[in-house]
Formats: sequence, structure tokens, C-alpha cells
Amino acid sequence: MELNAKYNPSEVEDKWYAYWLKNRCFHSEPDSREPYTVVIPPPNVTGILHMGHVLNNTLNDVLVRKARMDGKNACWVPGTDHASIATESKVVAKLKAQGISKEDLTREEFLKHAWEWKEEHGGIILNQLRKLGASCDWDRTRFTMEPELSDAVISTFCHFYKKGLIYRGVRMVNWDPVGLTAVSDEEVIHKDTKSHFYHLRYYISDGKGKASDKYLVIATTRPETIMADAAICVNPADERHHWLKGKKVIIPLINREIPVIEDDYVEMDFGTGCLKVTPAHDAHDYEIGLRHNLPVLDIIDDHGRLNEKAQILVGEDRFEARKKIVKMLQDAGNLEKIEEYTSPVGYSERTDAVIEPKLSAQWFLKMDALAARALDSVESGEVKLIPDKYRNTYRHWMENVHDWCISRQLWWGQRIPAYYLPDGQVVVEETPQKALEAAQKINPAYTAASLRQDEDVLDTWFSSWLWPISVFDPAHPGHPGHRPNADLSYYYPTNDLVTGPDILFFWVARMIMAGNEFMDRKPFGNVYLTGIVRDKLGRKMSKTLGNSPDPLELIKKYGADAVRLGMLLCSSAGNDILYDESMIEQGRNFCGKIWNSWRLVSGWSVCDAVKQPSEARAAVKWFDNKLSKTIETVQDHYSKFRISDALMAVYKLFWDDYCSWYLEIVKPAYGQDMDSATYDATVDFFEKLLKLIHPIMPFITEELWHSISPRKEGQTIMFERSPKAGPYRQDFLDAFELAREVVIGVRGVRAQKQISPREALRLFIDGEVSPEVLPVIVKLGNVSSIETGAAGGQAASFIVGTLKCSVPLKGFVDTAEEKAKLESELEYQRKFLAGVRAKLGNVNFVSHAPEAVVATERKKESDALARIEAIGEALKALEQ
RNA sequence: GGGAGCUUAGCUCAGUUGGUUUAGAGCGUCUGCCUUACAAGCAGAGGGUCGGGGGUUCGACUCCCUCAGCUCCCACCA
Repeated sequence: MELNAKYNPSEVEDKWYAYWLKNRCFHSEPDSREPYTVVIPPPNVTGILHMGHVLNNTLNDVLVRKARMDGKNACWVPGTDHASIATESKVVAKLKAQGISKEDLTREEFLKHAWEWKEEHGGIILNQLRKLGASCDWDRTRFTMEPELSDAVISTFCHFYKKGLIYRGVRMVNWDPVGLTAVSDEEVIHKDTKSHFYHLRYYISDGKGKASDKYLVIATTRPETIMADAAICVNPADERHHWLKGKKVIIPLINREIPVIEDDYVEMDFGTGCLKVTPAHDAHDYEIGLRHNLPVLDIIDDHGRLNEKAQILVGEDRFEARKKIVKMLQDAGNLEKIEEYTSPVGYSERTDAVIEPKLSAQWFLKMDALAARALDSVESGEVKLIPDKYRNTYRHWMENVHDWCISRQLWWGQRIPAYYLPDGQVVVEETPQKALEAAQKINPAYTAASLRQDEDVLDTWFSSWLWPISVFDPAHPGHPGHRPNADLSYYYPTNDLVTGPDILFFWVARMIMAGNEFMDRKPFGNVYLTGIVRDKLGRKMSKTLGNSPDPLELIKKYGADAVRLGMLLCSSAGNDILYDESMIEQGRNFCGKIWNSWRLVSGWSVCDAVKQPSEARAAVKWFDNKLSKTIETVQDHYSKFRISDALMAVYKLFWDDYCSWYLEIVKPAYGQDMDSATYDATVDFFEKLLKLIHPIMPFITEELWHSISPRKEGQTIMFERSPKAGPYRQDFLDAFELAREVVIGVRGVRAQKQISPREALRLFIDGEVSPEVLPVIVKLGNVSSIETGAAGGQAASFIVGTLKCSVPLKGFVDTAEEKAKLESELEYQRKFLAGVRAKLGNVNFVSHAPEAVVATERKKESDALARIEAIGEALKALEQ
């Protein structure tokens, strides 16, 4: 096959991806082989590919392709997540742009729009993953809200309800006034936010509801909530405030009377020591309210606006109201002072709205028992977190977990299967039919019309925690007595999970809980937590900063293989990645290198009459050993999830060892034929290298593998076996390494003296070199002869290990310069020797240190002595 | 406020139970090369007292303490 002078990734990539699909290379069915299973962290159904996905899915694909080539039955299940709040807010925004308000629609109408949106935009991201080369089993593509998976979610709810772990209650929850839903604690992000501390005067009541001239001062960050105040609270031990005992104070502006109460909760040395208690709008205040039987007055509506109970500023947004009420308080003489103040404020993860603590009825899942078991799964090592520093974080979270608020006031998602009866009772059943049956057991007169289903849907994570189970057997979760189907029995538990640490609790921990609950075992063995992709300056990638490159553009420009390699280059687990396009350039350059090396090799002509040159024989033997050793290293890296190390080892093996050394040695002179032994070995090495690289760069390796020799239709490098490491001779590798260093020394002399590489030089070596590798020095050093001993007269010399090498160079050598160089080297060696001898002279060292260490020091000593002697001789020779 | 982690060459990072490492890699930098696979390349070179200080040890990048800086997670001082 004729090769283009340049590698053209886009042509090649589309061709092979189509080929793989056509031959169903990614599809897996249970068989007798060992399974290797991975489920994709399902991206949002309407999402588009960003660099984080690229990193994650590249890693996933490398692991999957590697496992496949190791002979395992690899199965990577793709799919998408319905992402209830994210998708719903997108649909709401789209409708708004069309002049349609969600409130004007019925639930059914809205869902119709949402499904339309999903059909239109859903799954784009899965097509984008194909561009990256992801070898997902597309026949198994799942969606968390497809009917079967939704059914699984509903039965899961029923399962936990009947187990008594799910309850409904009025609690202080995190309310998102933009998303118009409650969110879980995990979906609240606390950010330090600059605000003000307002010191307000509350006048003491004269007992007749009128203000006296005495007052106390409270400090608050939320003056707009004073209308909802239920009390003023002080610490009972605070003597400054004893005079307030039993008094009542007047809320400014609205002149409502509230009591002064005492509670230990109040810190004496914070603020003024007086706390305004607003049970409806602060979680602690709510607790205090419960203890003291205070009324709850909710003055903020779902949108974050003051309602009519506030009496004043009705209809104003909470932040507008804050500004206005400050002015009003000032005018009324109640504002004592304003301080600058920075405090943590909770924001909604999805909408970035400031979270409003709000009292409402929600569904919760009890977490204690689930968390305890999930903690054990990690502590016992059943599930490994990589890197393991996340174990600490994980433990901390699991030991301090709160009940999970699982209801959302949204429509896009699985609707809670709770049905309210006219008598106030509630039945929880998987279907309306079953619910009716249950209801009729309570009262046979009930009809379908008597049942009112809960309006809320479930948190997205309440469906995605089933993912590793439900993608294989959707009916399974929550069904007592249900036997796992063939797929689930074979593929579960999955092997590795690659995901970001940001969803360790949202998703990973909860999958472990669900796995334990429904399968009685872990959902995966290893969790590889990637870093977050940041820009060169360490900033998170975001649309507003415009620092987030479009992966598809990059793939178009550099090729998918280049993008994959670029991302992996700096992907040590858990470390954030500072993305820079130059990494992808490096990937592209590597593609070019691979391509060109095959152009060279494939262009050689072979003649059986040619005998194998001695340097080629040495090179073949050396590379064979080197290959084995490197494969061993690479396997070790993979087994420890050190993907970038594995990649770098392969990269250097190909570029440095194979191209720069091996090919340069065996390369025949221009126009000359090559012997067949060397040629066959060279091609064999090349093919093995392609197989080693394939998991990382699937496209170019497939292309060239087909170029090596014609393959049958359907054959692919994907199913070739990973090259195995054979035994290798370290002593031979060392001997070759010595020769390599001699060559570098000779080249160094040329560079320094500006002697053309074409001019052959004589080389003197004083010391022992394996005769096998001498021809290598001759060829790559362009040496006319290698003689033993030292070059007399003017010569450039260098030391390799304990070898003294010299190149006679009449007329090229500046004696003084050469002498200075040698002398500085001599001084360095003497210092080094002194250091070693000091160590060896220390009785404690010799008696305490292990023998091997002492032996090493002795070797260092003798080597240094040899070098010093060699340098001395070189100096002597210079003086002649 | 609590917890975890990080600080090694210009940049990004390795350094695996303290001694075969007189501290490594990739990229970048510098010098010389259009050498008939590749200038997206080839050859060569320079570059770090391992954040500061103290300690343990025969021996510390590696263990302990302390200080400084950075990052992340958790958290209800209004």
C-alpha cells in the first residue's frame, strides 16, 4: 500500500470508525471469556462534549481497548442522563424565548415539549463520542428516563418506602427560587460572599405595645426578613442582657411585638450577642423556634419575593427588598451602623441562584444504614478509590451524611408513586392500578378518581445510582425475589469506573449504596477519579470565560488520536489538568512520527542474498530485549492506573528507541537492499508497537496495521492480543547502553568541534566494551576504526562510565580549552570520591548499612578512582 | 471554623515501604544541521542547594515537628 507523505487523520478516522461499527466490533455478549465491564458516567442528555468528557472518555476507552486486547470480553455501556433540573430549566428557557410560560402549560403539555427537546438535542453527545473513537457497545445505549429504567426507579422508591427508609416530612430544605425546586444538600455550593452586617435597634415595648426609649441592638445580614421575626434570643449566661428577661420588643417598621427569649445557641461574643429569630427563613432559627414554640411566619414566596404576610415591600424581590428596607430603617432611626461582612452563602449548583432556606414538605431517604455499609465497602478495600487520598474525604462524608431529600418540584423526571387518599392517608405503589387496589383495601368505595398522585418527581441521582445495575437488567432493582438476568449475572459487578471527584458523593457513593442494597455487592472494583480540566492559567473552563475549546474543532484540526494523546499526557489520577493546546500538538507530532517511520520501513527493498550486518544483528537483539522490558513496565503502570506513565513509556520506546536508535542502526545505505532477517524483525517490532499503542491511539494504529499486510474483511487490530513480555537480558541492555553513550560522546565531540557527521573519525577506547555492540558505535558514530588504548597527541576525550574514549583530532583541538575541561571534570570526580570515602570511613555506616549499600559505595569509589586515573592520563597525553 | 492534600528544572509533573539516582521525564530554551522517513524533524547542550527552619538517623526529596504559600472538601456563628 502506498502511503501519503502526510498523515490525514480525518479521512482515516471516519473510515475506521465506520468499519468498526459495520463489523460490530464494540458489541459484547456474555460468553465464556472473563468479562471486563465499564459503564459510562452518563452525560446530560442534552449536553455537548467538553474537555472534561474528552479526558474521561479517553481514559475509559484506553482501559476498555486494553482489556479487549488482553483477551477479555470488554463491554462499555453508553447512555445519557435525563438530568431533571438541568434539562427542565433548558426547556423552560426555550419556551420562554418562544413566549410560552411554564405556568400556562399542563404537566402533559410541558412534558411533550420536553420530550421534543430531548429528541432534537438528545444524544448529540453520544455521536460526538464516536468522533473521539470511543468503543462503546452502542447496541446497549441507555437513557435514565426510558420506560424500563423509569420503572426501575419507581420500584426502587417503593422498595425503600416499604422498608421504612423513605418518609415524607416538613423540613427546612434548600430552595432554589430560580429552578423553583428543593435541592439536596450536595447541590448547594457555599461561596464566600461579600455582604453587610446591619446593626438594627429593636425598641423595648412599654408593655402596651408601644416603644419605650430603651432598645437592644441585633446584627443581621438579612434585614428583609425582620417582618418574619418571632423572637429575639440571647444567651442565658450573658449578663449584659439580663435586664431584657421577660421583656418584649417591637419589630421596626411593622411594630409587631415579639418576646425576648434565652437559648444557649446564641454566641455571646458574636455580633451584639442578640439574635433575631426568624424560624421560617433560617435553619437554626427554625430549630430554636421548635424549642421555644415560636410561630413560623413565612414571608417569602417560591420565587424569592416578599409575600403579603410581610406587610411591607410586598412583591419585591428579596435583594431589592433588602436595599429598600435598609433605607426605610435608616429613615425610621432603627439603623445603628453597617459593617462590611463576608460570609458563606449557599448557591444552587444548577442555577447559581442564592439558596433560600424554606420550610416545605418533601420526601427523604434515611441514609445512616446505607452510608455505613457503603463506607465499609471502601474501608475494606472492596471498592478501591484511585488515588486513595479520596478515602479520607469519602469517610468524612459518609460519617456525616444527612437524610437525602429526593423530591423535586419539577415535571421532567420520574414522578413519585405516592397517592393521597381523600382521608389523608397515602399509598405508595408502583402503578396507579396497584395504588387503587391498595386504596380499596382501606376503603372499598375509593375509585381511581379518589387518588391524587404526588406532583413531585425524584432527584436525578435517584435514578443514576442504579445505573450499573439497570443498564443490564432494568427490572431488577427493588423487585424482591427477582433473579438477575443473564447480562447482569455476567457483567456485574463492573470493573472500573472513571469519573470526576466532583460527583464522588452525588453518584459514586450512592451507586455503592444501591449496589449493596440490590445486588448485595459492590457495583465496581476500582474508581479512577480524574482531575478537573482547567486552562493554562489554572482557571476552570467556562463558557463565560471563553477558555473552553471545542473538542470537535480540535479533533478536526489535529485528529482524534492527537487529542487523546494530548489529554493523557498529563492525566495522573486526581491531579487537575492544565490544558494547553501544545499537548495536542505533541500528539499530532507523534502521529506524524509513527506515520513516517512506516513510510521508511515500507520503502525498503529486501534481498535474500544480503547477509545480516553485525550491527543490525546487535540492534535486533537489543530491541527485542528492550521491547520485553518496556512491555513489563507498561503493564505495571496500567495495573496501577498510571496511564500517563504507561503512555510515556510507550512513547519513548517508539520515538527514542525504535526510531532514533533501532531504525538508524538497521537502515541500509541509500539504494542498498536489506537482508530479510532484519527486515522481518523490523516489521514484527513495528506491528508489536502498533498493538501497544492501539488503546491510546486507535485510528492510526488500525490504519497502519492494515498497511503492514492485507487483512481479511472484518479483521481489526482491536482484537489482536497485546504483545507479551518475554525474558530479557539486562546485561545485554547495559552493554548496549554503554555503546549508546559512546556514540553520544562521539556526536558531542563533533558538535563541539563542528565536525560534519559525514566525516569519519578514529576512536580510541580504553576499557572493556562488549564486541557485539562495537559495530553499533562504528555505524552511528561514523567511526572509521575503533582502537584500544588512548589516542596519542592532540585528541578530544570523554568518559563513559569507566571507559576512557578519545578521538584524535589534529588541528581541531584547543589544548588549553581541552585541558581546562578535563581539569574541571577531575575536580568534580575528586570531590565525589572524597564524599564517598567519607561515608566509607564512617564506622557506623559500614556496620549499620546493608551490605548491598556498602558494596554500591565501594563500586562508586572504584569507579571514581578509575575515572580520575583516566582523566589524568588524558591530561598527560595532552601535554605531549 | 474543621478536615485533606500540595510546594522537586522556565512550564506540567514522576520520584512506589529512607540507601544502585553524585535528583529524573515530557514540553519549552540554547547551539548546529533542509543528513535521500519525518524541520510537526535530526544531533548536541544548558538548567534544580527537592518552599523556609529545626529534628530523628550511619544516611532524608523520602520520616517527625514548625513556619510560609497554594488548592480542594466539609461546615448553621446570625
